[in-house]
Amino acid sequence: MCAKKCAGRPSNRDVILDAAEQLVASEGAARLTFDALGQATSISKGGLLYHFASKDKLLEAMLERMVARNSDLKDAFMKDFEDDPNQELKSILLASLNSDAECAQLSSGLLAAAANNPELLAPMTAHVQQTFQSLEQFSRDPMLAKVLFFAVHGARLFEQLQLCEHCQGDRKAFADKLLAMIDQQN
Amino acid sequence: MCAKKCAGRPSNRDVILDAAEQLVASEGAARLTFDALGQATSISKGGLLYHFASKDKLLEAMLERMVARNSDLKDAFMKDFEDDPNQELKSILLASLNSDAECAQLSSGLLAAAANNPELLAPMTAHVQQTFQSLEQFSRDPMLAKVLFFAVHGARLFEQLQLCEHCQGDRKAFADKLLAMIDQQN
DNA sequence: ATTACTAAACCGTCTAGTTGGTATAGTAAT
DNA sequence: ATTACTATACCAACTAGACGGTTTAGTAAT
Repeated sequence: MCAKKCAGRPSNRDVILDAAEQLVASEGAARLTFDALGQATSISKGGLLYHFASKDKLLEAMLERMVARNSDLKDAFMKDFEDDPNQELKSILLASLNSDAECAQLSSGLLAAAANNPELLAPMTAHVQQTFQSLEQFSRDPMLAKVLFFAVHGARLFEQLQLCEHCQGDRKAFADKLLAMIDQQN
Repeated sequence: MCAKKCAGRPSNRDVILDAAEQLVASEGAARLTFDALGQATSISKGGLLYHFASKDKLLEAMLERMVARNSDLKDAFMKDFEDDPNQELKSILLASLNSDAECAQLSSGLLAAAANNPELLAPMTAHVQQTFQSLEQFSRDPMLAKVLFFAVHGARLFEQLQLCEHCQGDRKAFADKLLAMIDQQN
């Protein structure tokens, strides 16, 4: 609950979550175990379970952080497109496409949760539905918005599953194409 | 290996694969076990292992059937768009979007393989790359084709993960929008 | 005889979760 | 300044059950 304020040593919570994401990306969601996670972080199983009382809690935390990061990124893009009539749509799309190379494993949490306990996705579903309503409201062509939304997430998931390496190089071009399609709508 | 040709009783191979897909969809890839599969199909573990010598073989078969079904569907659509200049693109997209309500769990195999053993996705990656080359070759605007390709697969995966229920109702409208966008390119 | 199984026991390994204990650092009264 | 206490952040060892897979023995249709 407290990363900096409290007494004692600094928390490894985020270190653990990072390692969990990487593990899912490289080995598959089924091999995300406390043992493997312990090896990856050099933290004992007991230590891990101190931070996340159960595996479901860990998955929950992964999803939560993923949504939070996405939300923050969207807000950042909102400022970039301040005077654009398609500010909302563009921000949502670019946030999800997430041009930042640094956090590549955006969908690890999603896939891990889906694999281990699909019920954990409920809050995620709510978040998606909210985004859809937002698209419906702020877009001149909601159906186009939906297509582009799915395109971004399709690309992200395909990358995560390593079904294509369109990654770095084409990413910029892909993003530009999306923005152009938004601006070209008449 | 033989569903109809061989002697003896008809094989339960496809029954097992169907059940496996449904299990993944409803319970998550991590809960696809021989025990659970045996319960779902009323086939003993011995029986299951008679058909699929290992779990990897089972996952392999799931992927294989998925690709084959997709391929067949694409061929069917190719006939529907015989004189269309965008025959290839349209067929690929509609095949993957897969309007058939009957086989809803198209991506179960994908998610199960990704969760349990990502290395099994290698042939799938090859298939995707081949599709990309095909898109590059037969499309006037390859980047648009890519966007629409990812849109279709994004929608499919979101549906599979139950992140949205855009399913039946909007599916037709979604498909129509895709086709319109293809035809509108200048 | 071959194909397609069933039923049940069994094995080694893996896994989530428990227990009980330790170390570090800050708080606060004396 | 020392003592006592609290909270955080762990670790090592263990347990019960699940899982993949094997084996054995038998059945029943073609």
